[in-house]
Amino acid sequence: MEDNPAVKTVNRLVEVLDSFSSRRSGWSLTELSEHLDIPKSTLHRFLLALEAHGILQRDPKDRRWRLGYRPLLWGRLAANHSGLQVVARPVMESLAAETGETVLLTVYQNGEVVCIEKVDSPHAIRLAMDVGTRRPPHAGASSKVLMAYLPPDEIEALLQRGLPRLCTNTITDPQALREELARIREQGYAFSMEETDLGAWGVATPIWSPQGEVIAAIGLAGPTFRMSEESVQQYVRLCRQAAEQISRFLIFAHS
Amino acid sequence: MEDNPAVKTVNRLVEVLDSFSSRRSGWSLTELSEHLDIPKSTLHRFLLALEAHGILQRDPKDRRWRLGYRPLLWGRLAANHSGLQVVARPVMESLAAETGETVLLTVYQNGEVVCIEKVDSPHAIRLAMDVGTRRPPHAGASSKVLMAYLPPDEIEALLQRGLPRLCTNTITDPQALREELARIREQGYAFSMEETDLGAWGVATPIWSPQGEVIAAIGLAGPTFRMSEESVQQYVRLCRQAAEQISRFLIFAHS
DNA sequence: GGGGGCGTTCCAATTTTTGGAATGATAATC
DNA sequence: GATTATCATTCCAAAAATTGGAACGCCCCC
Repeated sequence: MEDNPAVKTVNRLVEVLDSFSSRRSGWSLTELSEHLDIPKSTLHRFLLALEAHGILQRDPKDRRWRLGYRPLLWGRLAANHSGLQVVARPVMESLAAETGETVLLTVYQNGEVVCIEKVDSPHAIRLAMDVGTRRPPHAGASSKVLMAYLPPDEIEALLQRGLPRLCTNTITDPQALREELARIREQGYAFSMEETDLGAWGVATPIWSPQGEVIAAIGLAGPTFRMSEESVQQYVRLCRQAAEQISRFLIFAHS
Repeated sequence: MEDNPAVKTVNRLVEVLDSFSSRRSGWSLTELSEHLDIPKSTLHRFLLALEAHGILQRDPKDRRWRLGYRPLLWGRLAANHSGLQVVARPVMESLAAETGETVLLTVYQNGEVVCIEKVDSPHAIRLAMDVGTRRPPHAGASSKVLMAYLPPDEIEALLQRGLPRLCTNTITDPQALREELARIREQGYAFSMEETDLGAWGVATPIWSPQGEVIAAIGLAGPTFRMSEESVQQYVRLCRQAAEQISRFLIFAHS
């Protein structure tokens, strides 16, 4: 997947840890071996190494592998160090309260867009996206915003890679997407309607670092039946305010 | 440190991530290279690999390495999956409220005792221990409790390894510690007074899994001037209640 | 404009990881 | 209680990955 100076073991570690999700908290050796297509002996050795460091642990009850205590420590540290999440959370909460829609915080990572924080809409019918979910960078408001502010050559590389259709309105033509990204940079926000999921819309604005780089996007998304022309404009305004507020906090956060 | 089928890259990963702490959130390549005594070229390649997965990131401002977003995701998942922390937190909070002293949740891991959760005493003068702190298993109430319930051969191995003196009352004689551990198993709790830090005392009780294994310890600790014979007995009772409550919750937690 | 610090790249030597096959352990079935 | 599956664990020669010294490039400061 990478042309980087990949260290295979790190890739493997990520594969293993990423096998755990909110829907899947335990794996037996055999299951995981099949899931990742790694021979059991190899995987077994590897899992023991992870266990020795508390990265994984075996549930004494069913002898399945679970996440250990160490990811907890790392996560807590990371949360303390990255001002972003900490700062963003309260802002996201009030944005969700004001709008009644789901609020998403996303970052661009290596050809993908990852959701790193969310606050759910109180409505039963809402956009539900788990923290950790990855999306291609060309579809959806948050994705497009993040893509729009990448370095030009990286944008071109992504365009070269192809633009698979995910939903009815996914932009699949490179030139159309180039123009859309230019429009986003000009307007300072992105809008999407059924680009990734049927019946869903979204808006998103960039979050700027104190150094003037786009480091994340804050997005608002929901079902189309709760959307109207006016509410979109309103939502864009609120989203932009939230993004600005977060950016401003970041200036104070670090040193 | 291990006789396990160690995978070197995993050891290295843990070394690198453990270099980050609440007191140290950023490292330059050179600093980290010296800190860990790894050649720069090797470390550089490795850090790039971690960056490619979002495990680390470079702060655009000072170009130092920081923890990335991915540990956050892992930490969040681990928190959801391990009933322990989630269940223990409210119990710990009320224990801290009742006693006014710092409450610690610890686990045994590979020859060390690690603090995985804490609730601070409201007093200005209090025992302050960061989550993630490691301690040797022979000194301090929580440590002794966890050691007491290890398999006999593991206890012996730890005794063989030596019992360095950490403070005035550290038990450094193997036979004395054997007897102390037996007493702890009999009484069901551990007490310590200036075994790890001057002016500090602690009590701790084991937390049992539904499978009848000791999986963690809950401890209470503070400055000696706020301690008395009676309060200790009281604290032991409260600690034990808290541990039992947590154990009981655990039965319900998993499936 | 040259010295020093820091980050990055390269590649042959070296070390680690690999994984098929054999062996234990445990649960399920007859 | 013997027999058969299923899953976990160990072993070691072959294969693949990592290593790290050395050289290069960049930027800042004197």
